[in-house]
Amino acid sequence: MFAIGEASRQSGVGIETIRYYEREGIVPKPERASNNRRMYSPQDIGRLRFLKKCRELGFPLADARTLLKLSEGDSEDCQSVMDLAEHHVLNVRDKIKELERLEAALIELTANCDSGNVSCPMLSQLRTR
Amino acid sequence: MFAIGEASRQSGVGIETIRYYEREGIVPKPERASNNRRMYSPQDIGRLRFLKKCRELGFPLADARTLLKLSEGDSEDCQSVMDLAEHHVLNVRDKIKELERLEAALIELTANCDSGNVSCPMLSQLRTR
DNA sequence: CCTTGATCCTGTAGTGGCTACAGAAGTTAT
DNA sequence: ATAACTTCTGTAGCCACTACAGGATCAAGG
Repeated sequence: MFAIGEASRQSGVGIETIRYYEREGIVPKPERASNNRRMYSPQDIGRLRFLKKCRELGFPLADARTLLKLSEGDSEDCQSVMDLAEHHVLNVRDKIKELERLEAALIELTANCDSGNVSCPMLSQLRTR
Repeated sequence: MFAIGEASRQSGVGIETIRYYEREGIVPKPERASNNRRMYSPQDIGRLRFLKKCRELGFPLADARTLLKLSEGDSEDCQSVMDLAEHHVLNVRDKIKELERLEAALIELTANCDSGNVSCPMLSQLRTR
């Protein structure tokens, strides 16, 4: 059993974040030692690591929570996992498209800018109605 | 002079957002009519439209504010505008890269998933230490 | 004139997902 | 014994809005 600092080190999840996950009911409340300190089992730390990976993959915390539950359920509902993941991939692709659109727009806006200009073409463009 | 609803319609900036920009000092406080209602000049509405465009380009609000000030300053500091824009483009590119990395990772994770599986390959992978 | 509905006002709280304190108490190392 | 570390609870801040609540005011129709 490990104190929260050690659990944080082993899982890569910050101390404050671990307590936050507990408050939010994302992970079960850990045991407490006689001095009131949280004590984490290897399984608890496994959960934190799982959540960390989900978050690194960009899943919303609510999804990460769902995936954790699916992972601990009796039957692994592969279909539900895939649905979540595919929905998330679609979101990611949408974001990529949006950012590429932004990138192109920004490049076009700054295309005619150079330091010698009296009036800035980008500002002019932003002012047009 | 226009009431806030009309200013919102003309600028595309939501009513609550307009009041928020005022609270935050992003835009100057508008005149008030005798009944205490905010009254917006065409110039005020122009500012809101300017901010809207900046936000649509993904600039943080603080940058949008800076751009607005640059736009209203005596000399248009094209260099400062470019610096802001280029910094922002770099951020956008970083985000794109990160999202592409996520997309690839998600696809790989779900590659071996299909509905007939007893245990889910993606969950197994997320559980590995 | 009266009602209905739209608009506006202020102030506050919620979103997501942490992160950063403050102030107290306990633990560990020298 | 003292210093330095860790943990505890509780609260507030981040970004950029968004969504109320509860009240005042206004415009249009009957």
